[in-house]
Amino acid sequence: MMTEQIEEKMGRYEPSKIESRWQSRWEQDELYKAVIDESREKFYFLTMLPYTSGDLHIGHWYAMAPSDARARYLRMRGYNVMYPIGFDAFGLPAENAAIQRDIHPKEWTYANIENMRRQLRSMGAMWDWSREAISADPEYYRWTQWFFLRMYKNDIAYRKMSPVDWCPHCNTTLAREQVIGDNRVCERCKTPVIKKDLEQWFFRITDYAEELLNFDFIDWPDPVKVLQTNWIGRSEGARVVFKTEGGDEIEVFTTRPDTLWGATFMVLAPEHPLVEKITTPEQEQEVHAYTQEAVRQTDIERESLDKEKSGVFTGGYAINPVNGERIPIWIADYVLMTYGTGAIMAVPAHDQRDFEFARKFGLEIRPVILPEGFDSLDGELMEGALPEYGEMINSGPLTGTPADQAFDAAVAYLEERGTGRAAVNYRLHDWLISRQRYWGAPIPMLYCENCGIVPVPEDQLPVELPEDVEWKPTGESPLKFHPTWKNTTCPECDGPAERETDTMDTFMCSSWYHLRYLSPDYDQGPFDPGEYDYWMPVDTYTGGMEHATMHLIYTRYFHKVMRGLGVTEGPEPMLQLRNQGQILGPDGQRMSKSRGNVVDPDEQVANYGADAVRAYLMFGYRWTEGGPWNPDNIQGVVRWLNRVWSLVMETEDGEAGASGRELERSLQRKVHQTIRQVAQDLEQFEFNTVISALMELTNEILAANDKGMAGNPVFEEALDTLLLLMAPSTPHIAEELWSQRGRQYSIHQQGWPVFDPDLAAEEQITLIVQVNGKVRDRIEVPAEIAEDEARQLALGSEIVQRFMEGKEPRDVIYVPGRLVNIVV
RNA sequence: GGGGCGGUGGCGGAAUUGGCAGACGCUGCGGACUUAAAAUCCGCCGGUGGAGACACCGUGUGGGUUCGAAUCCCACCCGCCCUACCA
Repeated sequence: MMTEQIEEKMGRYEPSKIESRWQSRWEQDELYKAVIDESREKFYFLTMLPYTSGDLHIGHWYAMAPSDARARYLRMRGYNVMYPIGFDAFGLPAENAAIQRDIHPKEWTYANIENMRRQLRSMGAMWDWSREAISADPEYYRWTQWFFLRMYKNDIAYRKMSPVDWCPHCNTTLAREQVIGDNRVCERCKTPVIKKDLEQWFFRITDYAEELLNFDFIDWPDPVKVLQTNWIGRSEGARVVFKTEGGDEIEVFTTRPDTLWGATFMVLAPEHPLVEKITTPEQEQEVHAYTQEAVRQTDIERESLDKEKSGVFTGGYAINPVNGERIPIWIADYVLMTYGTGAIMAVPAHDQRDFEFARKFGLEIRPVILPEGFDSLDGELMEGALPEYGEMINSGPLTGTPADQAFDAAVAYLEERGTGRAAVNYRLHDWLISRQRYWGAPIPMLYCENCGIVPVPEDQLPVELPEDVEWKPTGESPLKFHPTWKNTTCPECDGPAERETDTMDTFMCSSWYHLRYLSPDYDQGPFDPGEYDYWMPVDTYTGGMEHATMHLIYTRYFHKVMRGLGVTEGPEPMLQLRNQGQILGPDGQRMSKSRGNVVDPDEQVANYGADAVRAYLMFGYRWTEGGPWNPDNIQGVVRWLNRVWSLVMETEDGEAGASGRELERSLQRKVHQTIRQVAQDLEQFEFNTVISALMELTNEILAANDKGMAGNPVFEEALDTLLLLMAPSTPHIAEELWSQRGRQYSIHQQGWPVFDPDLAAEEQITLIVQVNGKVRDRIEVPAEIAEDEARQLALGSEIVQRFMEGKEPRDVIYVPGRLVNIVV
């Protein structure tokens, strides 16, 4: 080490030489190991764990490196920071990749992990690797299964037959959010999705819909809150029961109970269970054909966005409960089985979709609401629906009810008669967690001929995945075809039983990884309660916005469920969330292997060093926005780091440098202004200005060096401070230069430089002088100048006099420390 | 149709949140060093007019509030990303 350092003393900045050396040293010294310390304030800094898809691209770095800088800053600020890392290792891509390459998913996944660890280490982040957790480890998914059992025993997990979206290519069910686009294709392989009925496991997430809409306890970005709110999709209205002539009940949900008297027909979704029963023999053929067509349409491709309404009369009739009218029942694909009850009352006068449908099929359009500005309405003449509220008309006993009372009056009317009630409907569905796949945590349930559905006893967990399995796609869960695995004995009756062969949605695994980090080796429970009490909740969580409606809802839900079961505590798992934007390829397109525009961090590190890559990712973008990778712009930070390097290495200290009050004050001022700014910007996730402030300070120190200040204590302190301020962002070069300056190891165990507002204060300021709001002059004045004096100086300015054109000032606005505006 | 994000020099972006628009960089141009190049260093770099001092214009467009607007309000235009008949 010594000789190496001497060699480098005169050498150039070569990141590859110093970075790996310091990384090993830090690891060897367990510098970043987070240990409970009651005497210090804790900070749990979490960044979304990577999925084990092969290797990291620069986007991972973009999420993680600035987060690391902030975590390091907080640590220097005195917080006991935990910054853990792990891997989301189960899931479909692993299995698909394994199928393509004929390699076992486990082997593939763990090889990827090995590679990703190496890549992550090259970043020089302060991860506490001793807390690493991998969701595919039996010791991890043992507890995923344990959580499932808790949910099952508390009636939160339940099984039901359910039409699910099914990808014929991937041979699996898809969550609603994995079906994308107008033509309803699989998010992964773009194959059109079809419907299939299967017995599936669900979690009752809708029970928590209301609580999930409450964001009072968390500091999360508004767009995420909006996305979650829309995803949950709460709407208030009423459920109303219509009876068919055959006596069957058809329940509908409506947000407009006040329009009930205008319901002139009903529409069922083609898949509605009553369709068959209602349909008359004469209509059977037509209805059947339409139903087939509707299924085929979701199957193949949906027509244009504004496609014409289509539908078929079933031949059946229902009775409108408010006025006893007999109204026809139709089926149409604009009514969705997946929303509300799968049936609607159609009020064509006040709903545009119903209007279009009625016009096309010649059904009655009867206005029952008179919005403001209308004297009367004639259904025959209307050109479109009128969705506004208004005075109720043609509505029996409620006719004349004003707009603001219509909703409540209608609900009260329904409730009095027992034909309906106020109701809240959510777009959110219960969470379907069954996956007909191999590479996931097995659902720990058994099916016994005698005892029925039986949970695996907790002491038999984990239900381990067998490795000798044929994981190729067959259309069913591969575990079904394992010769022995699924056969077991029932823990209740000792008779033969079969294991559940579906595995869990990986979002289940990632809903609690932040808890496993607390104590990845703990075997008495999912986590060590002592660790939980100290570290939880997560103080800052960083990651991509794309998880707003999936992971980020699931993990909140999971926490709330477990709180209900006494496992976790507090209202929310993650207090502060911040989302970074996306790094695009150099061509401005989303990075993808097929486009060939993926930026490989290994290559960038090899070319420029980890510090330069980190600094560039911080400097080049607004963190929340992201943008295209620019191979030229990174040169700017490379040059900066080189300047810092030579500044430290080529400046001899110990000599008496140039001194002088002005020189010293001016450098000190910049130093303290930079301390303030870097701290503030790191706190606020404004990473680009962190680096620009550091560059400015470097420029200032360089200028001071040119003036011969090296050796002056103020200069030396400035250099030390620069390194300390750089330490969070560019940890390797900061450590190396710190050590070259003979300072005490490690820079990452130093405190954050103390900011002194007096030293940061300007003594001279430039007072802007405006005439009628336009800048006309600038006057150098002492910072603490009195208002009167400032006004005098401004009015006395020759230039100002000229622009005042001899007029008397009507008003003079004075902003201390800023400007004087003379209004004439 | 609904929702989100954004629009500032040739480019990435700053602007103490209503107070000098363009910090810090990249690119480009000019110069120094070099036999030459790279690297490095110095200078210039929003537009128009002017030899110049300087003046005028300028933050997507139009209006408004204000002593003062990139920033606040209203209307509109454009781009990107979600979402999609949500009863």
